[in-house]
Amino acid sequence: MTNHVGTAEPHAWQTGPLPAYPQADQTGLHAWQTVQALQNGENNPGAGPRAWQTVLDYIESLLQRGTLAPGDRLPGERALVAQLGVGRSSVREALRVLDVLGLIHTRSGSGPSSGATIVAAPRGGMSALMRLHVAVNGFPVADIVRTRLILETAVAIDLAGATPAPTLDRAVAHLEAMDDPALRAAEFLEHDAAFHLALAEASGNQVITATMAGLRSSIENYALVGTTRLPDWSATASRLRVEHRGILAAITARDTSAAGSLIHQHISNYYKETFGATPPSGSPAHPGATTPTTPPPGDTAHG
Amino acid sequence: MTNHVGTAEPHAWQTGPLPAYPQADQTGLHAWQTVQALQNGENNPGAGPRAWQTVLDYIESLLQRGTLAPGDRLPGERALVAQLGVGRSSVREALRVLDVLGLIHTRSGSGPSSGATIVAAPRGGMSALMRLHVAVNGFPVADIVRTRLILETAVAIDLAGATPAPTLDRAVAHLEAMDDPALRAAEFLEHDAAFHLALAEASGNQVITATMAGLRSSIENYALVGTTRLPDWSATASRLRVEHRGILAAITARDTSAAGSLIHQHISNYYKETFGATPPSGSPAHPGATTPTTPPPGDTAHG
DNA sequence: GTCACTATTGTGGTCTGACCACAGTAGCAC
DNA sequence: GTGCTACTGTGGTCAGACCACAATAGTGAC
Repeated sequence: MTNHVGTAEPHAWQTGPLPAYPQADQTGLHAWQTVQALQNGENNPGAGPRAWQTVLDYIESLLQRGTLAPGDRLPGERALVAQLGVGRSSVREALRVLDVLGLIHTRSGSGPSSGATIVAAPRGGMSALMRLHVAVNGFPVADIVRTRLILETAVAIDLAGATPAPTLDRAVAHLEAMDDPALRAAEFLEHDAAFHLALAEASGNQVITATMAGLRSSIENYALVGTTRLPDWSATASRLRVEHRGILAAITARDTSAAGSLIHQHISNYYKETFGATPPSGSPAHPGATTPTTPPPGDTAHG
Repeated sequence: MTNHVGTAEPHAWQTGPLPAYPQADQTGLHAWQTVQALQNGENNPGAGPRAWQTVLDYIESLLQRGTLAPGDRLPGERALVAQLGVGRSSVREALRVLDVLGLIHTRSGSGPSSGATIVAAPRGGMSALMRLHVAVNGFPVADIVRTRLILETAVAIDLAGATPAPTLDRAVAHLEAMDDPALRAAEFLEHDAAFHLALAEASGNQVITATMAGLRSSIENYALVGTTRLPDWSATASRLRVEHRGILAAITARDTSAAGSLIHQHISNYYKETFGATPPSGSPAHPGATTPTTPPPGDTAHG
């Protein structure tokens, strides 16, 4: 009853199962120790691995060999204490990390749904990571915007060229929600972000989706403050609505070049208008625009 | 003596200081609660914020308003206990999260260098996040490679077009290190990864650098296993050396188109060769290659 | 037998207190 | 001055005790 870890087969990777997954690095260092060593810039001699690292290593090894998969339950905290010979507080520190990283989800109480369950929710962890690193100026906002430019342009091009044409229902829904004139700036921005995120989701790339969620979340407060600087938020909102329609229209029309150009300009212009700064380069020549398609500046893309 | 939190002015953002940084969301929910709520998909009614979230919120607010900046020391754990009215274990859970995320660095002992210090080391956290999410199949390896394709292509184009020409000393150093014929596969891959990372660093984008470090780390073990599948690792290594030289040469020659094409093919081919799978699309047409420059396939780029 | 209530059990969440190893620093003996 | 020693404050860890909570087993009334 205490052994939640089943005997499930290792999950197959997209291109087929790996015959033998390496259990540890060739160096003999566990991954978490490596991370710590890199961060500390020292060898930490004589000191054994931290107790919480032991727990983290153990759980990671279970994940890597497929013993634990999404939906499975972790052994209880007290069971881990007994298995690994560490204190419960150390176990809880490790579980807390996995929690914030979006890998587990804990529930109190009894029954089959209680305890820590493996999930795969990278967005929360990515958002926390990026938001905090923006807060300590490790991630300059300009770099965040530059990265958005690169990823979103690639996503737009990908969507426009994808076969079969991707489903964009969710993006459209947020587009229409933004049409409500009674929307406050914060609410508008929420749908705005959701629209961009929906495009990433439509591309089907989990990594880009999570990354974009993190990028957006990290500058959420900046964007909100930025609206108060604009001379005329209403006018800006109108322009954004038009640009969004244009981007969507280009994707639907399977015009990769226009899609890339439009979304690049969309982000770049908004950044410039909001912060009055020189727009970050992103990439010097936005992709697919070697022969720049004249983008429809007006409402030609409506409906 | 116990108050490590100074009265430093808020750090200026690149485009100038923000006049008034919002202290909390308009919704009244703290960021961490929002993350939790999203992950849980529930409101968690009646239950107050978790104790460790309180600590995390507090520290994040200190970071956001600039009261804490890199190099500063956090209040001691026992001081936080007294300030926030939570137990020390809860404080430690929060600090552990910040530790793994690469935001603080803790040292035992006494003196001015002891305690938890604010740092900005996103790489470790990004690596941990991505590595674990690959382990639970939340991040398919194909998506990792696709994202690498997009980011590295953009980086290469950026570097080739940057003025003044960026310094590529570190990348060159790893290039030369890879020439050692006595290198084992694992060591070669280490320099290989370092080379690609050095390019990202040269672009000056902190976000991309950290992201690429995470992407690489997340599939490190896969790459290592992959080498054992290759029919002739030595031949592959030779080809990789040539391709690396070609990429560097294109950047040095300020040929944005070739730089983008070459690095795109480089990554795509290696993925295909190693895993024998259909190479991920990345972006349908690699940027800047609308008029494809015939890349030098041989060693024309040596030196 | 069926139903409603209650006690039990097992989960995470938290706090408290106690040690330990460690690294500076102050104090003292010389 | 110099060198040793004790002290102090730091994070790291463990053990134990509660609590709230949710499912379940058990118990009783009907």
